[in-house]
Amino acid sequence: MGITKTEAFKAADLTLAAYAKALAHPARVAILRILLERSSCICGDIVDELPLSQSTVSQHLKELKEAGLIKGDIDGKKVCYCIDENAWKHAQLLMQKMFASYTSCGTSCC
Amino acid sequence: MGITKTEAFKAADLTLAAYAKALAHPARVAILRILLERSSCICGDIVDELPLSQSTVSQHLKELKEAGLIKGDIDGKKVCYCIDENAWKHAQLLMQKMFASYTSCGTSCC
DNA sequence: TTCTATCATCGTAATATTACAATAAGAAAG
DNA sequence: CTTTCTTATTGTAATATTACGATGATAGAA
Repeated sequence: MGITKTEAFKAADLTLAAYAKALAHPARVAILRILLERSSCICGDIVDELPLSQSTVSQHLKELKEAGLIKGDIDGKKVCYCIDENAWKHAQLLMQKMFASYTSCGTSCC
Repeated sequence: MGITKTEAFKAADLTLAAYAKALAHPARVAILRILLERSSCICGDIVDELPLSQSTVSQHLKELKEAGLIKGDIDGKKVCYCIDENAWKHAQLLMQKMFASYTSCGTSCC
């Protein structure tokens, strides 16, 4: 139905899935890489670096903001974007824990 | 348009986004946790642990398989699922690199 | 005020996702 | 062969996502 049975899953799984969803589009990965590349905030010109229209980029930025991964502070005519440190480290921790919990399959079936 | 401008993005971003997409639903995260919990493969009964119908679970398993994160080997009447070690470690590496490349914002704007 | 630059939002169209019941496909049991 | 058990696939409906042009909103320049 295109609708997810949100209430049926564990909070930790929902949180991780939400972060993953934010990363689930190459444009958003590209935006994050642009923000990661510089140590300071970036004002505007994200649009110039992507092959997408201004409105589409703005929409992706909104999704990243709603996921909490980035912040956008108004600075006069422009908007200053940067990674949200807390959410970023939270997402990193959840991902790390998930991926690190793997141990090689003991059986011979695979 | 619901369609992604695939050709316009870097391969690394596409790969990371594809892995992230596989993790972008709580049911798939839950499935992966079930597989991670045991050191051996698990035959069937994933459906019993989730609040979803058999066909829906099967569809999620298919997506995880297509993303490469899991394998399913036929074992008589049942199917043996387990994490695909190579893809898992590849995804882990890409995620780790991405998250680790963050350094605190130097400026005062955020 | 008026113009311009920058970013957000709205409206819309195309496509994708999520979910389930029903059905199919395959292997083992009887 | 027929039945049963297990998983995959098909069909369908509801909702979500992706993308862009057009329009709004706001701040600074002229």
